Amino acid sequence: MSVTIKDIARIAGVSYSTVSKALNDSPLVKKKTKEAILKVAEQLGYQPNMAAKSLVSKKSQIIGVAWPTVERPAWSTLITKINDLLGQQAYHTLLSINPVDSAITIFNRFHVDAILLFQEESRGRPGLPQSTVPILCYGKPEGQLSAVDVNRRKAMFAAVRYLYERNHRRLAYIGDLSPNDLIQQEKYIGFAEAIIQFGLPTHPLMTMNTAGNSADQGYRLTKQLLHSAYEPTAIVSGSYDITVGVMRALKEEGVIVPADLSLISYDNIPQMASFDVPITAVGAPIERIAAGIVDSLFAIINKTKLSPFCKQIEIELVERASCQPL
Amino acid sequence: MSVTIKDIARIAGVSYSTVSKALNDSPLVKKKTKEAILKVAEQLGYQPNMAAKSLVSKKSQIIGVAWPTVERPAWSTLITKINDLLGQQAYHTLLSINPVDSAITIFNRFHVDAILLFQEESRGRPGLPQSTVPILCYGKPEGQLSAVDVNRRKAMFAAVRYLYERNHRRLAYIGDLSPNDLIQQEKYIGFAEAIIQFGLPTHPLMTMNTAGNSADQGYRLTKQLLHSAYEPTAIVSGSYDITVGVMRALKEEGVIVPADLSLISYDNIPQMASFDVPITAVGAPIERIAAGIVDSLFAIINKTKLSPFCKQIEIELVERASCQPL
DNA sequence: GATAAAAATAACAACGTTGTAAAAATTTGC
DNA sequence: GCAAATTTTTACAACGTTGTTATTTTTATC
Repeated sequence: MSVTIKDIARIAGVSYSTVSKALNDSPLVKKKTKEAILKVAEQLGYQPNMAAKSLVSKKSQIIGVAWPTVERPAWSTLITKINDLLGQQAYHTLLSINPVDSAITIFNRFHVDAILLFQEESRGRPGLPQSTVPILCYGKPEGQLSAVDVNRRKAMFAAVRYLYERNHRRLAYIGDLSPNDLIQQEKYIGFAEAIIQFGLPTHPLMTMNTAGNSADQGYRLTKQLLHSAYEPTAIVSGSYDITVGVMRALKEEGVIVPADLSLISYDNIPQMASFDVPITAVGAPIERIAAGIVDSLFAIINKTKLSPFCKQIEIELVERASCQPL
Repeated sequence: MSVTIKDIARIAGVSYSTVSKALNDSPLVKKKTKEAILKVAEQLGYQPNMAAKSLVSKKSQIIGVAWPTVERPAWSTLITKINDLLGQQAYHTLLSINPVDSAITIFNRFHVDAILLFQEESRGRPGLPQSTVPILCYGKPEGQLSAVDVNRRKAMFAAVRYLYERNHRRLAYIGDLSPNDLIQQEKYIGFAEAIIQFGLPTHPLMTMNTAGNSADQGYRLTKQLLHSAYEPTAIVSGSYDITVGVMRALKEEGVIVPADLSLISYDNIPQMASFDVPITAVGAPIERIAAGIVDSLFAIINKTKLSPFCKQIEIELVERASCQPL
């Protein structure tokens, strides 16, 4: 049986409402009594009962994170960052790895203050369950919900421009083009737009579809590309995982980066620096995404923004050693 | 404002205690009224308020999982399995990625029914915070808490015996021997015990310390081993990740598995089958671990076992293609 | 059709908090 | 040292449920 506010009251010889106030550091209670009460609470190892607390206050200090795909390592670091940032504001995160629908239902039952939805890929039409709790999407916006989004199109555009400005003309794109994954497609659209805008030549083998984000596919397609007739001077890779495969293939084939071939990758994460040749990469840095998400979370909790919004995270190109001018 | 039991009562024209009973399918309410109430609840999109519920019932149907290191992929699948199993019993999991201490504190505040502690490595002395909620450890037992544990020692012993029975005599061990990680050490102890018991010859290069569980180290050390004077006929690898590195090195060096060299790995996971040569592996299958954990969770919730226990998960050796008799 | 027994419903006190209104204790001003 | 003003403390009603007890309605018996 856990110790309650009433136990403290009895021992400290005051009423339980005084204890409540003391515990919340209310100015309505005398400093001396406050200290005495705090000491008793301490000794008894008092832990507030959140159920009771949130029942009356309608606040839980909890952000529910719906994370249907635990097994996606790229998001682990992001969640860790968000958790840290939220912790600084006395908020806690609770993750659910259930399917989105049931996660939302559970979080509603628990009256979390806000829900953060990690959306692997924009799902089809069937809408989300009704939610009293405000929801923020990361990944792809969903219906009328507020969202935080990375401008992937712009990122890839910037990557091509970067290459173009360094006199590269024959480019190749290795990435996921699955028709049901809009997120991946957006990257490719950015690439394609830039190709057109800068008037770069195209080629049948210019874009290679990994149909997924696996290093293995990146590896296989790079080999295929290398043995083909098309000889690009630079490769644009769609993700970190793919880049892992690309680099392995390049190494095996004795292609020197960046002397023989330049490589720029999507995914602005620190791991990009730990390849044999540190990879120049483009994308939104994790810290910035995390900060953007946390800000937006507070926005929807405090209703500072009235209508659904979509916050775009600005991208960044980090120059490392994997590209060189022609 | 969410809809409560009283709203339903008002609309259905009954008292709210009847609604409560109807919602819980109590035999005390007439079938006809029950149906009527259920229909109203449905229409109103009623979601029970867990805070209120758990305040009175002292049950939350929630298992808190303390998972300080999200970034450990091996555990993602395990957690997914546990979540599924628990879901079948109408329990839900909530994960906290905060440090163990604060995770326990939060879960206590929320009165979860039990806490599952994933312990990366046995930490030093400083004990855990006081907890009213029963705690189950996975990984290394901690203090007086109940635990589920895999007999890693036995697993590695079995691996060596398997090799021994197939006439291998010169063995090599590639794994993590970090002094602060008892879990990894236990594996090595099993290996060493078997070496002694079967009277196998030793060699200075017989054990290679990866100091961590990275594929890269496995790769590097395998290369080093291959270029050394010691010529083992079989390698015992300490983990899946290490095996990834070992296999890559072997392939690069043109060593054929199992013709030139046999390989057996710790970690009984499905991925072991997806190498070029499917890997014979030893360890507790994920399903069995998950089932063991869930059983134990119910044991501590229902207090069927009176004192702290330590459930050992039996290991299994899965024969695939990476070993061959000499 | 009145009475007892059984079934269905309603009333209400918990659970551990917070916040508001009322009461008690202390300080101030003269 | 007494009333008024101020500070501090207490009492009590919420919050949304559950479970127990009391009440009402229905059914069965003669």
